[in-house]
Amino acid sequence: MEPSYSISELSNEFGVTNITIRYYESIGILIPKRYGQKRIYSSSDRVTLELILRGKRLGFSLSESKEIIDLYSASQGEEGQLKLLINKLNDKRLELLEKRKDLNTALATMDSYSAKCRQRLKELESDK
Amino acid sequence: MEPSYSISELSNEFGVTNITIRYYESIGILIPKRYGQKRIYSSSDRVTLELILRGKRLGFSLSESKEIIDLYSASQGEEGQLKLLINKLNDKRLELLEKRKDLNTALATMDSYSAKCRQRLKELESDK
DNA sequence: ATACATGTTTACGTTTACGTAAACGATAAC
DNA sequence: GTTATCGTTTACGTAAACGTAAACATGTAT
Repeated sequence: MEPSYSISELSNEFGVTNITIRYYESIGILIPKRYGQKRIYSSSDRVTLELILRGKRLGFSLSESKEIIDLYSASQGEEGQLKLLINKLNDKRLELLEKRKDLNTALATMDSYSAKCRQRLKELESDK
Repeated sequence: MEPSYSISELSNEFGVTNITIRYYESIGILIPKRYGQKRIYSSSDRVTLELILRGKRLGFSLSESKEIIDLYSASQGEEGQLKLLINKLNDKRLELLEKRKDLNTALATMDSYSAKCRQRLKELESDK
């Protein structure tokens, strides 16, 4: 039996609001089943939400995340489609590597600045 | 002699519009000197712009970047301030490390998915 | 049976991060 | 000397990503 989740279970678990989750549905990126009028989320929906939120943290827009998610869910193509898919995935991979470069630069900047601060603090201490 | 830049020199170099740069001024994050009414950007202003744009690529809002930039430009404090600063920098550093984790997760997901696609492609080839 | 928690839709509002358009100033080129 | 070129301010517009409020449905608890 596949587990399923209500909207509030998901919103609580991931620290977002129900409104946010419904918004994702309204833009066609996270579309759950229904039981009557209530939304029922599968574990695959849960993974999708994880991808969306991770994407946000990494500075991807919702439409960019949608693009990637659509790629993931389009695995069962024939040869031509598969090749295209692999290429697109590779592009996205390169984007991520660029981001990691940026991130490492930012970390290095921060570390060196922080070191400068600690140095200055030491000087102040020894001046006492 | 310190180099200086016009607004268009910077916007061209970094691939943004003059409007964007003026907007950063309007929110108090990138404030150049003036020659008459024209904006003159120093190399320190240039660095600030770099920080802002890198921050954007990493998913920081302008106000978050402003926070960090304000930290950087507040190095000349006395002991208490310095300690506070070092702590804040450390917080930001942890945020960046979290992001790097996210990034590595995303990369791993992508790689394994891409491998699955290549595998499937191979199977199709050999079925011919 | 009714209160309450949880869900729904619909319409409108809000913040962030800019873009557009108009009207104008200053300097350089012909 | 006027015509580009580059800049300026001011007011208004816009897309993305939600939030707010109202009015209503539905299942559970007492």
